[in-house]
Amino acid sequence: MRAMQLFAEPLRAAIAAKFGVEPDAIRLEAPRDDKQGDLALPCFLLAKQLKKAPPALAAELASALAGAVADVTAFATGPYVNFRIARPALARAVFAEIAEQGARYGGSSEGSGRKVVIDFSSPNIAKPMHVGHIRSTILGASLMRIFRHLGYTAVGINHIGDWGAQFGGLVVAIRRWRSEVDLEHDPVRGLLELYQRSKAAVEADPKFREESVAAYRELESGAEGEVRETWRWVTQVSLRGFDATYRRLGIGHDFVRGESFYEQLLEPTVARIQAAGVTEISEGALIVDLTGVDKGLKETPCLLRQTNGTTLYATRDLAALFQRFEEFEFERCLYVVGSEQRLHFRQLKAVLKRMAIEWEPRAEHVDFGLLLGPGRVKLASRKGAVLVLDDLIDEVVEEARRIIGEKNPDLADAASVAEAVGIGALVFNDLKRERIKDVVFDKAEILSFEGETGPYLQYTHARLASILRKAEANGEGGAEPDFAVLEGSGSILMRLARLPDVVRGAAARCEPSEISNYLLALCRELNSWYAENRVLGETPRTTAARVALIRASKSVLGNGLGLLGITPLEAM
RNA sequence: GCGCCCGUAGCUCAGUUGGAUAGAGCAUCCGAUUUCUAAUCGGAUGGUCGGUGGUUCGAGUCCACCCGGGCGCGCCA
Repeated sequence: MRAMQLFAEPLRAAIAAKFGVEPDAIRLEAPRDDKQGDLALPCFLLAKQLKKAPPALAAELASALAGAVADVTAFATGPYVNFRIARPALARAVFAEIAEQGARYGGSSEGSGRKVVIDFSSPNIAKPMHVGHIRSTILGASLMRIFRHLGYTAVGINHIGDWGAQFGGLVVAIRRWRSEVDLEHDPVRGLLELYQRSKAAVEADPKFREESVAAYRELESGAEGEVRETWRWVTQVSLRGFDATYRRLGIGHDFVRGESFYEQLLEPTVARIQAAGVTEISEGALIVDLTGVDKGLKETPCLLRQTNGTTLYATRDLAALFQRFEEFEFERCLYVVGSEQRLHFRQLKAVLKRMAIEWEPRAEHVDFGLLLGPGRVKLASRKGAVLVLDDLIDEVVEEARRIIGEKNPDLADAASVAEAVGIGALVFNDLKRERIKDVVFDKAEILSFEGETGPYLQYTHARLASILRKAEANGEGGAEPDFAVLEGSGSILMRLARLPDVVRGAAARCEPSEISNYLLALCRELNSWYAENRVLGETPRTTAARVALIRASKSVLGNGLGLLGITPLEAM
């Protein structure tokens, strides 16, 4: 039983009994200002039904409910009945639940036996990951953790861009110029250079173009030989590079399936859609007309096959979607992809609707805003200087190292702490706002470790850890706690009790920022509390109560950080 | 032109199914460290919630229209 429900359930039952309605019809909300109470019942609707003035009804209810539920007091404030849970009882219930569930607190088993497929990160081979990949990667990884915390089987898929005509050009570039670049020490950077040269050569040199078309044709044919071998090598070194970055971020996928994986499924997919009778030929291309599905899609049919017979992006994604449903029978299939691809995913879903596929609502586009460069211009990845993700990580970690040297030069294990702090700053920067918001890439903001940042959360955690260490060393905190001293700590207790609801909401809306904002609020409250309340060296019963609060808070904060992909630190 | 998204303090953002005086961080100014980590805390300054109507006992939140910004719109992915 959740700690809060221990009080809220009987309260709702008592209110419902007064009116002879179902307890589910009674909605208790959290007052905006926690000084007003822990739970509130607005009386507007009931007052209307009973033809009474809301404040009068509130007053009447407050006195009627006095003593109805143990440890809960009721009082009327204007048109509201506010309820306040006695701090000792609240503390006991909340601490017990957190201690009992430990690392599982905030989660549940509601997802047991249910499967969520999450498609995220999805870089292209032959190029290093750059800052443009960071949002999908970090959001997707956090969603994986959130769903797993709720007991779901989360299947992470990395849909690598490893197929397309451009790889014909790359193979030819490698064939011609491999001795001119360094493919030994840093093959991915070498490949990037060749990739860019091949792009230019395809434009400028007809002979090069001819050769690359031939190479791509050979690749598509599936024939073994130099072309396929080269492509395989490119894939391999690229994945090795990605893996190193993922490891640093503590991220992993269950399946790495490039676009090439679905090559064999394209023709059967087209056949399946045709068999459903929803295709037609328009201007020489095979399309699915979507006018009837959605007025907004009338000018934009889904193209399955070009005039020249080859398939397209949408065809590949449909093939992948069908394959995933057959393999996983997912309850939800999430595509963590930028919002500029909204139309694409609307089209995919519209095709499913036209085919009368009942599981169509299970496919969801988890979209996020653009990553913009300085001046709010779109950060172009094609041209010229892209900021390589590993370089950015290095830079942030280096800044963390510098600050540690300044603030805590004696810190043991400074290197690994710097790594965790730097990555924490980077990760939180991407998870702190609603995902649909555009993000202006601002290095100064990422390098700032003050205010609403990952390091702020980690710092709070480290201070809590430090208190617990000292309590342990002093042998303090073991007395019978006097929870009456937590009288002024109600907002923290209520906050701690709320984590399970926050995690569930974050999963329902695929919005890790809800956890971020929860943790920021918790840390603000904890830091304020810390400035006013001393834990160690008080009377044994006071210290015991405060140690219990610190222990529960550290546990909750640690769990929350873990869900975001930020390392909770014991010291920093 | 059509479709979708966004618009809350100088800047970056919170604001759960409509509810009680609209909240943070950054920046600016003032203040706090002989005591549990000052990557912190307290205070001050800062708002016609883009605009106009509408629904409602009640609208930042819902509806309509308008304004501003962005993304997308058949043979790329």
